[in-house]
This record gives sequence, structure tokens and C-alpha cells, in this order.
Amino acid sequence: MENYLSFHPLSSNSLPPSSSSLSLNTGNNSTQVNKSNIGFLGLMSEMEVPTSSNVNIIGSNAQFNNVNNSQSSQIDHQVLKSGKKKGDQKIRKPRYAFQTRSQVDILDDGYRWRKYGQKAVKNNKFPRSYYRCTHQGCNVKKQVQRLTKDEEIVVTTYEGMHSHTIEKSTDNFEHILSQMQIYTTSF
DNA sequence: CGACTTTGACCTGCGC
DNA sequence: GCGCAGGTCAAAGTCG
Repeated sequence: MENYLSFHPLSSNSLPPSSSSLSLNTGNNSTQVNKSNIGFLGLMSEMEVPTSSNVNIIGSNAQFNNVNNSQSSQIDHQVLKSGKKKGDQKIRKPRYAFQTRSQVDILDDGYRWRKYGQKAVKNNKFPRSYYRCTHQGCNVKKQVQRLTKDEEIVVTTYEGMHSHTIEKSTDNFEHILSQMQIYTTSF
């Protein structure tokens, strides 16, 4: 099985506010992970800006990944759709979407997550799961969704940054993180 | 018994 | 205004 490790920030001005503390969380609580099956496929991000002005950040860079673009653009739309409120300069937390190739939905990144919802998504036979970081005072959220067109692709969208250190070490996560830092510091 | 998952209800924004 | 879809809440159930 292939084991990619690449991701593509949408644009140079949409990087995480702090790459050194980037909240990469490809996973969940204590659950299973098949480390050898994880391929890192893509990254989208959304900066913390008034929603009235961030509408095109992702939409103009929809080709964040060359894998199944139709699904990708759909997710872009979902990201953009949320938080839009006309006349209200509502600040949204930055969001980062990762694509990982994995046979399991739940990837262990060392943080602890609590599932708080699951929804069926239109045009997708897989439900989207919603998770929140259980660390006190840390309200980082993530969404996990598997693509219909390529069932091995798991899209994980993170919202917010962790205000605490990782709770348990994961070799795979550290490997991914090290790769990400190379990228994020070079933009 | 605490932590977590499940799941239906509810809320909100958006397009028509 | 209405309906749809995404996102969240919260009670009930499950598990270690």
C-alpha cells in the first residue's frame, strides 16, 4: 500500500498562525490505528479573518489535491458555507483540512477527543463525525469524513489550535508533524 | 462510576 | 417564507 506524505497549503497567506504549534490531529482518542496504512494526502486551511472576506480563500485554490476533486470542492463549499453571516464581522477560528489515506477512520494523533455528533452528508454515503478535544479549556474541534469516491481517503478538518501539549506520543504522528513543519516553515 | 459513543432533536444559515 | 443541509446539544446507553 502506498504511503504518501504530502500536503499542499492552499496559499501562502493561509498558513496556520503558528506552524510550530500547529494542531495537527489526525485522530482520536485511544482507538485503533493502522500506522502502515496512513498516507498523508492534502491540506486545506482557512485563516482567522472576518467571514465576509474569506469566502474565496479556499474556493480560489480548490485544487489543493489532485485526488478526487469533485469531493474536494464539495468540502470546500461546506467549509465556506459555515460561519457566513452578513453584516456581522464574525471571527471564525482557522480551519485546516487534511486528507489521509487510511483504512480506519480514527487516526491516533495523541490528543484525546470526544465525539459529539454525527451527520449524514449529502452525496456521500459515509457520515461525517464531529469531535471535540477533551482537554479542559481546549475547544479544538475536528470533523472526520470518508469520501464516497475513494473510500480509503479520510478527510479530517480541524478547527482551532490546541492550548496544551500532546497527551501521548505517537510515532506516526510525530513523523507527520515533522514533515509538516518542513512545509510550513518554508512558505 | 467516569469517560465516551450514539442518535434524535434542535438551531442556524443559505438558496430558491 | 420554506425547505434543506450543516453543525451542535443533550439524554440515554455502553464500556472498562
